Amino acid sequence: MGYTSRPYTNVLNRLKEAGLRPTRQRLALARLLFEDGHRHITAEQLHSQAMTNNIKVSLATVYNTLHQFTDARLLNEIVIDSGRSYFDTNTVPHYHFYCEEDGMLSDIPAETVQIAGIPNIPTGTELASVDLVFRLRRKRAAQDAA
Amino acid sequence: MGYTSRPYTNVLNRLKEAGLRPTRQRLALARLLFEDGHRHITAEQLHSQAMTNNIKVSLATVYNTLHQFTDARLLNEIVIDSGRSYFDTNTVPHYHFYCEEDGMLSDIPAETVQIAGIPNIPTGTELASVDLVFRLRRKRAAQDAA
DNA sequence: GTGTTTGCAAAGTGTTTGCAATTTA
DNA sequence: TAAATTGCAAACACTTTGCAAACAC
Repeated sequence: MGYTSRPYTNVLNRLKEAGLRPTRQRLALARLLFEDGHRHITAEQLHSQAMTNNIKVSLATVYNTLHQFTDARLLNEIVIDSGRSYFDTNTVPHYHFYCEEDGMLSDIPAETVQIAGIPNIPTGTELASVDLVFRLRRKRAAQDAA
Repeated sequence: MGYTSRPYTNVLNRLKEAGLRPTRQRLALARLLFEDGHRHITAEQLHSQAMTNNIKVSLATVYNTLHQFTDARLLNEIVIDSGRSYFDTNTVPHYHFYCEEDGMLSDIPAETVQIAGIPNIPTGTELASVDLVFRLRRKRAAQDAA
């Protein structure tokens, strides 16, 4: 906490610029997503956060909205887990730490890591993105005996 | 047809060494998986390949077998796509090219790529794996006008 | 024989879709 | 008012599970 939120009108403008009508649901979801620092969130999580905040919105609309925002480049979808989609409010290229055991997912700025020796891209294709995930596991205690 | 298979006994021994009873289904699936070079495959794909080869095995058993093989380190599960699990017969650390449009998935040997500047691993955790995927898209024609 | 494995069908999870009602511009 | 958006419930795709029958040792 303690960071400055962008004013409401920015969220409204972001929607307008993306060509999305600023409906009550989209505005409310956008505020949850963008006015609180960078976030990694699933549809279910965003939906229950909306419920908690007394925002009436259906899960289907949350899914639709997340995809519309992704298409409009307001969000990035990250593949971390088969069976669940995560959306990242950080749309600048960067990498991740992920600990499956506790669901922890955190950003690593792209400039922190250098990737060298990328092989030639197959003919007829171009690079869409570089996904780099450091998968973590909880360290066992020293006197491990399992 | 027509490829050189490793002798049947190798597959049988791999199962035995993994502590898995060499049942008809497990042997047949292991032969499909391991006797034909490195493969990336989903449960559905392996199941239909089994059907094609007149191997009677249920989809549930294919799922169970893939997970048992993964637990036994005979396979590696790779996260490439939310909503579908891929299994890789290459269990040595390595990276991937992936083109979503055509489902193309290919290996990049670990020694080809150098990753430098890995940040400190969060306290209490250790690195389980490094997942690096170069996501590709089909290149648009030169006279692109979209 | 005894414990393991299988197959089926049912249940579960996360996600998408069809469509009438509502809202926006 | 016309077009876009929403919500619901049903449909979906993929995966897991419960349990009786079949199998391996």
